[in-house]
Amino acid sequence: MKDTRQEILRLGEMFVRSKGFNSFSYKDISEQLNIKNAAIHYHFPSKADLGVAIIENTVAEFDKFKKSCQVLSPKERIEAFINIYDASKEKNWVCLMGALSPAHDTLPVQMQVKLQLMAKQIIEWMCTVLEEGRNAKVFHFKEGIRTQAYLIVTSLLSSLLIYKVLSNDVFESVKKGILNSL
Amino acid sequence: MKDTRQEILRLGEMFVRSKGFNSFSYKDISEQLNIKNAAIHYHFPSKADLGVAIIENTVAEFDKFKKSCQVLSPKERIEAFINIYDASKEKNWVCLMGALSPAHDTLPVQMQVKLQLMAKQIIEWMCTVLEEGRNAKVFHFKEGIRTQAYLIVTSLLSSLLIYKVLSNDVFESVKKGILNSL
DNA sequence: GTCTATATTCCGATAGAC
DNA sequence: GTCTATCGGAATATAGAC
Repeated sequence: MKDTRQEILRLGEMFVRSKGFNSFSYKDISEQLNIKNAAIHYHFPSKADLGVAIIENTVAEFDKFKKSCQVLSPKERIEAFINIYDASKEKNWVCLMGALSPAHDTLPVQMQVKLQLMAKQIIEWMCTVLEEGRNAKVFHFKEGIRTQAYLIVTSLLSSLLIYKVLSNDVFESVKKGILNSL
Repeated sequence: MKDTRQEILRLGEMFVRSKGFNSFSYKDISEQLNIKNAAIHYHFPSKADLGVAIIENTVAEFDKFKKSCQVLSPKERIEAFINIYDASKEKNWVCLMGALSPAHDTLPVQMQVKLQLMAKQIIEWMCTVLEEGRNAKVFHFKEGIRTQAYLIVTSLLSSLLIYKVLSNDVFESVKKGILNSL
């Protein structure tokens, strides 16, 4: 195995986003890697450690995304952001926030803290993009910037949840609605 | 105890919507009622039975809501619908769809089926209200009716999830955005 | 309807050998 | 780093007494 720790993180994220944090076990991961339960504990002593690492990993990915977007126009950045959710939808995953927030009260405190930081970073980024687009007269939404950011992020998040239940065009419909609202 | 079955249902819904279906146990319920684990199994032999009953109960409540709304204007009906989420927010609960959909793949099939029916009923109702309001020239939203319905339902659902993480004004903000979009 | 008691399974976690 | 072995605890569920 090249990098077991990385593989554990990858599978952990997969299970969190398709089953939920309290609905997968170290055994689920170890079986996929053909190793034993105890080997996971070497890399992540407690499940809370794994959970924190998964959130940190997602935040790091989002940082990379932000940098890769810097050259794009506001409109293109919004589209790139929507594409992240589109890719999740194709795998029938929900986003990390959608997976963790309903069971927020059951999460280890360190995970709650990291999750809050992640939420703030995503919303802040969305606000800056919206403000830039409005200042450049390419966006003409009527709402305040923060409200518009909430409307976009919330509808994308839920569209992945509803898609799991209905397997219909909810995501495409929401995507169209968001782009038309700008 | 007047009606144990009803109390179990009430507590079950509370736990599902504040912890998630896979994060509460029969013991959680029995302790609150000062009865034993086994007594719950008398009323709901398996946890799947309880889960199905909780969804059916919510659908029945929504039916009552629909009837109580029939005399109201489209605008008032939307506001009444939003008030349901407002009440959830005050209890720091998420809606049943937000609680169950992320762990959809782990749910008993009977629950998946009931959940799908519930989702369709809510969206259908929202579509009829939006259509009526548009025909009466009191709504002027630009999107198709189905898209507008999705935007409203998804943003309300997620606002409860985000509120659990951030405990901020996300719900009020989304509410204002929805009402302004009509 | 609720109880005691128990069967079964699973999970998170640790100790110690290799 | 991964293994075997195991502990302690919790969860779903059932049998049978009251």
